[in-house]
Amino acid sequence: MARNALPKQSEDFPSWYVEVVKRAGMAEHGLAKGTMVIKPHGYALWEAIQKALDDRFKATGHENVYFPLLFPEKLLSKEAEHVEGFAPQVAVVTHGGGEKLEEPLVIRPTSEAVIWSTYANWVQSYRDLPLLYNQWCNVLRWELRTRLFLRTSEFLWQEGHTAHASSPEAMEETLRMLEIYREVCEDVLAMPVNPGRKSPSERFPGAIETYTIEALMRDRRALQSATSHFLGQNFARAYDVEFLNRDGVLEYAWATSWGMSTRIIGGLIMVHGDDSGLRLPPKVAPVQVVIVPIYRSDDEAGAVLPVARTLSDTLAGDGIRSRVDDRDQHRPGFKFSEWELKGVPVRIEIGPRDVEAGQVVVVSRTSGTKRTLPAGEASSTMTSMLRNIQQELYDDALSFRDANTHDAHDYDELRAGLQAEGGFWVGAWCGDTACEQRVSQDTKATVRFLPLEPEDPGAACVVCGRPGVDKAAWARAY
RNA sequence: CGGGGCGUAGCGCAGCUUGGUUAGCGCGCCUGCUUUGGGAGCAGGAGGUCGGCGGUUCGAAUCCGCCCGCCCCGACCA
Repeated sequence: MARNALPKQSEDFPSWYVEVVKRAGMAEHGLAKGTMVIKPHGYALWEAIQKALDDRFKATGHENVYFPLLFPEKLLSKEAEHVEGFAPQVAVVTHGGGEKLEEPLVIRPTSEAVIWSTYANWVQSYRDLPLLYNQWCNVLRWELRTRLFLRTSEFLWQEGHTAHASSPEAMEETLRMLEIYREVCEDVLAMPVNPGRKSPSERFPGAIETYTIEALMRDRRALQSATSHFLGQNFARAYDVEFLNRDGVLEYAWATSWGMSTRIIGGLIMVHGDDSGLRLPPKVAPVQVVIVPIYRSDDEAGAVLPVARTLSDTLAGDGIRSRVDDRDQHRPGFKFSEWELKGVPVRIEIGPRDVEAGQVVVVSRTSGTKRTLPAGEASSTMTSMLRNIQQELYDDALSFRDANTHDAHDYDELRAGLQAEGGFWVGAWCGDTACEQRVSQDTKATVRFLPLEPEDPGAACVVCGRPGVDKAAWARAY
């Protein structure tokens, strides 16, 4: 029966995650500690995510650029909070060409420093603004504890870095990009997310305000899925990016930066996956429909395979990514399990009986039930079926998120809820870091986000009882 | 950096306490036959510097020392 079954999510979620990532062919560990080899099935997902984001970046006027992996160490230290925030995680190159370098180079943990140093040369006038640039690249942050996709020393991401002539314009950009992240997560990845601001202690080092979208995993832990930062004039001041405004007055440029990383793949796995493995949203699934031919003899293979291949071609003509699994070394049952593990949204089975009867058997990854369709309708049915699966995944995740989002009215409720149930717990907060730290120490949960439009923020702080200034959503996080 | 554990075939492990033939098992891999609608069976086969260096010994996967690497828990983090 179920040989090589995965660990059950309900019994051992961390093991389930590791096993799914490995067995589904997503990724494995690299040779150096904390590094990751992204395998074809994982990289194809990343490519789909890249495309969804990049199309939207372009549509909102951004262009792609590339800045160097290495830059002089002293650049980092120009922005005080920035260097303090990243110093423990930066890798430094001290030798090259067999000799000690006179000036050490850092491997980028993020590119504000090198980019703003360069922007200084690009900006003289308000006519040079805005600069709306993005780059796709890798970054390196020394990590103590790593998990595939969720936290590795090296990871892939995009980082947008924009410069503006005014504060409102930069703020508008910050929120525009947050909205794009929300849209990609919800509409493309079928992942419901909560947009919000970060508390000061969770802010990006050097930012005035950090915005986030937070998703809830199926083990009721939160995942920061993307961030967008309003950097004010901090980086312009540190890297000397000044321009003459319309009034002929020198002014520092206003900045934003925003990023989403391969971490989102870990989120995708943990939001949708079930005990059989991955469940991929059709919009990003590298294979949307897998066709498994079934036959015993060479004669039957001769009858079945051409039908399978013709159907695959027809689907391709309709813009559907399909694949015939004609591997001879595995029997159908093995293939069913494997493609379920890999999260393919739809499986079509075609055997001798089906060819005879002019039909196919269709199975959805979300419902798992088998349906028999006339062969001629298979292609026309697929588009709506994939759309339904996309919607079902979103609806499932949304109802799970909502069922695990609670109001906390006092500290006992907050603490007990975070410890016993998990999920998001929302309550008024006075804004004092001391209250924030107390919750973290008691429950290991952190403020994940401050809702953009809080209801009744003036209620008593759930920790200390003083008047609140914000609402905070707490959760244990990855 | 503190605490715990591990390194033996591609993967997962046994063997080590009490040194002694050609170092084993499961999965996977290769070949053949039978199979194929929910993770196939049988037969044959390939695959190892036992993490590294040094020591003890007639003899070391096994005992001793040093080193390297990895994993888990904690302090930092997208």
